[in-house]
Amino acid sequence: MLDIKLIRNEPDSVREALRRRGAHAEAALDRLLELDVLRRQVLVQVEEKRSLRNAVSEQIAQAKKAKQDASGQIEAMRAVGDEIKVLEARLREIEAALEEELLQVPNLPEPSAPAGSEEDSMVMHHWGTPREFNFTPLDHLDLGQPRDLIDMERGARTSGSRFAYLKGDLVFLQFALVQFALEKLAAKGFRPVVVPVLVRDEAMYGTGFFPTDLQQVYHIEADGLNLVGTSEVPLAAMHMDEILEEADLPVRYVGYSSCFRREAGAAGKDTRGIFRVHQFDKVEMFSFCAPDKSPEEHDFMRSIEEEILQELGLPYRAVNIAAGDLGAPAAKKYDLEAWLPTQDRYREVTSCSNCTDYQARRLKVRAKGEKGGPYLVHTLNGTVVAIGRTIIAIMENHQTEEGLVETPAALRRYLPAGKEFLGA
RNA sequence: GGAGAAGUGGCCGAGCCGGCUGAAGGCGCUCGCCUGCUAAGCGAGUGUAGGAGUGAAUGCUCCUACCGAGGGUUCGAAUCCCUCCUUCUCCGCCA
Repeated sequence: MLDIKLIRNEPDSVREALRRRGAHAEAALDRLLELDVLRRQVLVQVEEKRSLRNAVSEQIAQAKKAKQDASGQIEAMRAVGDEIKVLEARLREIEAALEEELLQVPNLPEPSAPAGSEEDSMVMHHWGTPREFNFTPLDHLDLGQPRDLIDMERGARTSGSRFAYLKGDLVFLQFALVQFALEKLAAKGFRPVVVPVLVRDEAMYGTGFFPTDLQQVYHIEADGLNLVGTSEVPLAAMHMDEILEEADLPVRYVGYSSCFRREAGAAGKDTRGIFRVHQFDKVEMFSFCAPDKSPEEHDFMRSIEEEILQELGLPYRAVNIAAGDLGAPAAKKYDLEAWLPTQDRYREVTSCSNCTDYQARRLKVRAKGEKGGPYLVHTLNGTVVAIGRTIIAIMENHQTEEGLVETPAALRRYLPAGKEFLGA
């Protein structure tokens, strides 16, 4: 959520920033400014009447104490009370409308995020060289199915399309990746957390997924809960309504959870295998940091993501995502895309966003200390390991002519008996 | 799932037969005094949000709201009523 004061004081720069996302900001901003003026007008009226009532009520109390008649004043205040009620109802309507509009405005992109839409995203750099195969490489499904490591048919029978059973060595690979990631992140100061995956609406609104991505979320009507699409949500909401100690910043967490996404609107896209499924597991990092430190924290997180892909031996490229392709809460986002030989292109495996104070304002996460305060912190999130996609990249890049998968050296200490080949 | 109890400021803890209680008291914290050092002692201060006014300005003045959240009753609610959330105890159930 943006600061209404910023919109009030600098409507033109806000408008311009939103245009860089390609957002049709005009109508919404004009309406916001209108509602803001209206709100303050009505607020002043309400407060004046409340002030009057408070003063006279005080007199009534004195009169009663002195055993004098106050029925005239009581009568008058009864009328004032009715007026207040009318004005308060009006104020509530205006504030609700203002809130509703405000919730829909996305974050302002950082100047260093390229303007425009997806095709305007900028490739920053590459690492590694795509492997030359002296045989025709198989994709993850053709590698996994013959050895019963991935079972889409039964996944579909049990749960529908885009669900899978992961079996055998791939299960060991999954937990090796998790343990590898958690140890690395813990060593860098991120506190490991297993999060709730069902959260209230407040957490969804607070992190900015609602109302924008309502249709992407599995909603449990009976209990008013939502299945999270990423542990970013419960990690961010963990400090909702709190004032953190400035000295403790940055507060860093690494979460592990299953993630659930309806993938509405993705019909026909990436339908093969486990690249895009309704349920996957992910290790995610999250940071609450001082407002002036978030760009450097963002780079730090990206460097961790790069380190991991390098240790896994996966060629990738780093992309600075264009403003128009940012999620609503993000001001800037880096994606790392790993090379997939069978698709002959780079595909997203991690994503790292600086949400500046957008989520913090909604969640009311603040800090105080020598710099004063309470002031809003900045929040950042990044994928450490998206298990499914990382498994795909490992399988495809490290496959052998025999249809096995050679494990990255960095993972062997986490695999049974230091397993060198999966599927054997 | 059933039956009870409770949620007050950074923390503890009064108030809860409605009226200078934004909130006693204590602890903590900040500043000052005192003191070989420390401790003790003395004095002052110490919430958040929104708004109006004012100033060149860190600001200042005033108003409003907030005693888990949201409604209601009343001239007036931390105090009464309703709904929800959370915590604790007992029973049941279970991993």
